[in-house]
Amino acid sequence: MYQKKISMNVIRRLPKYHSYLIELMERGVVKVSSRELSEITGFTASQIRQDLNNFGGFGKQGSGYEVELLFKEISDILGLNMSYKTIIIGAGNLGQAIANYPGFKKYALDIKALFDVNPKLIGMKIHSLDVLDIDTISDYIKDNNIEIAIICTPKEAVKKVARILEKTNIKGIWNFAPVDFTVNADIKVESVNLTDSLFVLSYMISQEEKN
Amino acid sequence: MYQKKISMNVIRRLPKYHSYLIELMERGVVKVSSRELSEITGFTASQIRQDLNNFGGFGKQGSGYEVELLFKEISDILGLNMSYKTIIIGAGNLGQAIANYPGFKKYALDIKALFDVNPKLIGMKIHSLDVLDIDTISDYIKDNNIEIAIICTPKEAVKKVARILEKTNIKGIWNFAPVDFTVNADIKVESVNLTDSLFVLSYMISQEEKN
DNA sequence: TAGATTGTTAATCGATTAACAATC
DNA sequence: TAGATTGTTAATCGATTAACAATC
Repeated sequence: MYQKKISMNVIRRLPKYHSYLIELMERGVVKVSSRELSEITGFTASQIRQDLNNFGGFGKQGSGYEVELLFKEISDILGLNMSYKTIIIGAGNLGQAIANYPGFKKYALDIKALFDVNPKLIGMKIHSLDVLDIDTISDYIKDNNIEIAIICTPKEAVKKVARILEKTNIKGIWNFAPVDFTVNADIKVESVNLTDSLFVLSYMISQEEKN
Repeated sequence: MYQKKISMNVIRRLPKYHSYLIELMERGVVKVSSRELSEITGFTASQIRQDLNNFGGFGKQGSGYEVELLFKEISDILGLNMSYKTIIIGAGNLGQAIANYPGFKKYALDIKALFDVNPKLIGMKIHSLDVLDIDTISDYIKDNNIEIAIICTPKEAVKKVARILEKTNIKGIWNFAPVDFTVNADIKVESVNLTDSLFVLSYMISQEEKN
């Protein structure tokens, strides 16, 4: 079946709906209209209806959307019912922070181990997770059917890591290093570039000061 | 003077230009055309010229852009010549990782202290930075002319923190907690929502699997 | 000067918003 | 049934791309 191409703008709003629907459920709200969702999310009611109708008609004319149903549908669309076997590459401060981040376990991520080049870190445990030698990573991925790799290395190491990951059957890379890279198209890459984000904040502040 | 409103899409591409220009400088490249920049960045040459001309005519017809000059202009636009006195709120794993993150010192961020509620953390040092009691934060911000606050607390604490920050003269908030909030408009907010980002990766992977 | 490439206007494309028929 | 709100088509708006005159 032909699936209409859905834009990244739409996809990036889905987690927002997910989050606000949790809030509504916690408040015991059972039904919600696109107009009410608009007030909560800041998106227009029209946009919300358009977004949701990319995936199906989840509402009922006259009464709106059933909160719990809509939440489940969006969770499904986002694949949050799945669990992906995951490794973290780079066991420094950031890698450790991601390993311990609350909530990831609940959604999608099943973190199995960390990898590093530093002999001082290799062999350590980070909250019950082993830090393993980066040189063993290819075999580890194959033997343990790892599906997601999280890159928390310095940027100098990224190209080498990308080269290694490309040869595995990994499905996705979550990249925290402030550098772009390419891998073959069937590996999905999502980057969180802290430096870029900081620069945008810096821009906004310095603009404000010019007034 | 009236400054034409520049869209966030343009702003979020500026750090990419910044980063690729560093790469060119490291390779000793002196001049670059929009066509060459297009090959490197993946943006179209037309878009690159449009983007840059929002801020001024930095190129020369016939020969292109002088790499070092363009780099300096973009650094200026992003406010990277400034240094902002900064605190980190929340001294857990993520707060500590941000405090130690390489490269922030070089650009814009002058981190002065961390704050936490946890008595076990208060009084500690994180890489020569004091962890202070969250209850002293308003006075600290005022006394030290703090300009940026980085939120690394659990999401439950965010609304309270936002309420406090709103009453200060802070200029910007860099928010790492996975929750949205509003403050008055002259405080700029940039959020890095790790959960949202993970969900997008999860979406992309689960879509791929449906083929 | 001829060739190249910018700066900028015009055309196209895509995303958002508005409108309204369908229907609960 | 009357009122409300969705699902969806049409209109608008904004962003990207194309085209080309200006100019180095």
